[in-house]
Amino acid sequence: MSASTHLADSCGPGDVYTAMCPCRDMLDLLANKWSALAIGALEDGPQRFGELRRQLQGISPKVLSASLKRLEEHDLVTRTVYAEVPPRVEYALTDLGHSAAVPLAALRDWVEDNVTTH
Amino acid sequence: MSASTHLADSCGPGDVYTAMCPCRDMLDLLANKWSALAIGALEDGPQRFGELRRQLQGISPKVLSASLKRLEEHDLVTRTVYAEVPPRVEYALTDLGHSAAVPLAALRDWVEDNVTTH
DNA sequence: GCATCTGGTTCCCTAGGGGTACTATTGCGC
DNA sequence: GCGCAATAGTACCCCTAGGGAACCAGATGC
Repeated sequence: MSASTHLADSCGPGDVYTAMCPCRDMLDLLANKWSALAIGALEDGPQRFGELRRQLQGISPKVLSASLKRLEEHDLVTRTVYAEVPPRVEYALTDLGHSAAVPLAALRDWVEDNVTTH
Repeated sequence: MSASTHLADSCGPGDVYTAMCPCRDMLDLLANKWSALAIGALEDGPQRFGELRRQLQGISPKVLSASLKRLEEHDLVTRTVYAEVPPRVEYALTDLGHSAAVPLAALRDWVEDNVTTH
């Protein structure tokens, strides 16, 4: 159990339009191409690093690694290392991540519906 | 079916997970902190540059200008210049912008609900 | 003549994105 | 025993996007 729930006393009722509100950080994290894609890819279940890399076409390993690390720091995904050879690392959504996946899926769906067949 | 064969062949019916699909650009545009905030600010009606700048706390005029320009290029907002003094420029959502505002509002709401900790 | 109000642009600097090469580990084929 | 393949990254580089501050134009009020 990680106890990380004492951060937002500074801005009161959570307003993304307030610069210093910590929810700005969360918006900046989620309102991001790779985050939106990675969280969507993990909706179907845990995925390994290489699987994510193949699924998120065009992402470089460095950027994928950094993105996952940031998502992990915000308790949206978990990283599980299995002591095997070759190494196996699984990334999975937390409950928070699963709930964030809902609006992100809506956003991806909107994009796919409104860009096709121009 | 008709004329978009070479485009549709590469990514099918719009798939954000395909690197070369044009919807990647749209996702990159919308999955962005300032775009999400700007479109949300325009949901209530047209806004002037200065009004947006005050509402989107912390944005610099340069970045706001660039963001609005990019939204305009993708037909999400319109820019109307009134020949007055002092100058008045109004930004408003297009129909496409209004429909994109729905999933973005869901995302902002999720962030505000899940970071507040109150 | 000078400040004011508005909607930007220009310059500069930094942080992060992005690409490529490279590493560690160890089982497997040869 | 030797080297290669597979996995999950990291180290190093370049380059753009983001952010801050200063500045500009054009009319109007003082």
